[in-house]
Amino acid sequence: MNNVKKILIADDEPDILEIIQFNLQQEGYDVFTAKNGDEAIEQAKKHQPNLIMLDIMMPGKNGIEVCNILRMQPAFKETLIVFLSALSDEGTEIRGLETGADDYITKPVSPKVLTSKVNALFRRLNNEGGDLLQLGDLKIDREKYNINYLGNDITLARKEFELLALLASKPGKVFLRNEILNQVWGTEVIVGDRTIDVHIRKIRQKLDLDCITTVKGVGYKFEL
Amino acid sequence: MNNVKKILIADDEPDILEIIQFNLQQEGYDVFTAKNGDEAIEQAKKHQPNLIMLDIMMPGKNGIEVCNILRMQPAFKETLIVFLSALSDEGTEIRGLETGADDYITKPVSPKVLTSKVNALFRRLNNEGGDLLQLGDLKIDREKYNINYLGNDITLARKEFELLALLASKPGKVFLRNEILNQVWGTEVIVGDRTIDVHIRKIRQKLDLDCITTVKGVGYKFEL
DNA sequence: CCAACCGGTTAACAATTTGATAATGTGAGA
DNA sequence: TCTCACATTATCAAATTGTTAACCGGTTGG
Repeated sequence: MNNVKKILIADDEPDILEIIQFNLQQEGYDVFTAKNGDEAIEQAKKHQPNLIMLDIMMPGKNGIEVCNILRMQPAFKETLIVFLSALSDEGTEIRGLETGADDYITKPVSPKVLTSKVNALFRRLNNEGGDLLQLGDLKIDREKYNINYLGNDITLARKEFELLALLASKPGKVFLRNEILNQVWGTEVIVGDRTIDVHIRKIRQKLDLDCITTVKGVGYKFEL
Repeated sequence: MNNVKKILIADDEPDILEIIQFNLQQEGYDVFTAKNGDEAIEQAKKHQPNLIMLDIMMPGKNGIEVCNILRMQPAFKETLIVFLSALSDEGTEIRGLETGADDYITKPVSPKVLTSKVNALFRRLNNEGGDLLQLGDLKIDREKYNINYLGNDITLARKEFELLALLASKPGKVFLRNEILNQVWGTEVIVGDRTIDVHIRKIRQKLDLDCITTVKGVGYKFEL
């Protein structure tokens, strides 16, 4: 999978943008930037970042507005959102957090502390998945890249594995085709629509278990 | 899973302890306290709190030590841990976060901001549920794209699902035909009036439940 | 070096489902 | 009774997915 975490930073001060970007890139993150609220929304939709860092005061839409807009869309329900602001105003901080943000960091903040906070947020998000998924008789070991059903090991190719692992990470949830493309193929690559179907078919073939359901016009979901 | 969340606070200053405890209790949390590190560990084992708030400087074991000890035990792998410290020392903050804490809050902090932060942490942890509408015996799960009535899953096509989800999002409210067209079909597409009727019919058919009322000359509404 | 193979992608076509519309039926109220 | 708004049904076109085979670049093994 595209295991590198993507972070989007929105701030109207180029210096700050650059410092943060540099530090997070050092830490191994894939960093995108935006200079204002509207650009932030645009970039967010384009790259589907795992974390979005929003300055509160920006030209055009401010951070809180951006957060509101994004949180309304299903695609960003799960995305980590952090405010970064020079305003230490209590009201703003509370409003920010109640908008659905995961943290509110007051500037100035040392780059190291910032990266630590980011790491801490991702740490928790990752732990939700776990390295080994056990679903009934089906075991998915992300670390060993290995699938086991009723004691038999099943060999899946990389994309097949990642696709199955994604679907199985939230049993029952319907993954939109877009979501699947973003998660398994990344936002850069562009592949045809049939590609997903073909991989789904191969998975269904190799696991004789009938566990992937098609939801027409929407996407696919994993269910025992 | 909607139990009352339990929070353990460890601080050696009784005043702070009391203020925080009061405010979190107001917010509906179940709060326990500890005056030092050892007591914190003891209380943690006893109550299995969902969140532990640790002062860094405490007599006996300090907060970071406590965090380390707890994180080593499987029972506290998932527990939210937050440091609360008067030390704004950068090194300490980084060390705290790298110990596996979820946040590091610098004192002094207003009680309201503190509760907001706590709420934000729980919000994410809770998010297992996703968006699920529960209306009597009818459950509408947007994430799973799934309708369940009296334990039976009902399959609706996309437009049918979206239409029902819209009506059910505000039970009792009458949705004008125009509203429905805009929400479900979008402003671009133009479809005839009868189209809505037909979809309504299909929904009524599949759910034998009689929950969609026609308001002649106005629109439709959802009611149990 | 070449052949066979593998994973990923795409094209082409079949199969299926969905959605929109037209035609017609129904019932309440003027 | 007549009309209007909605209900119902059938039908057809369009959208969506399933399936198969073929292509291509990269890798492996003889």
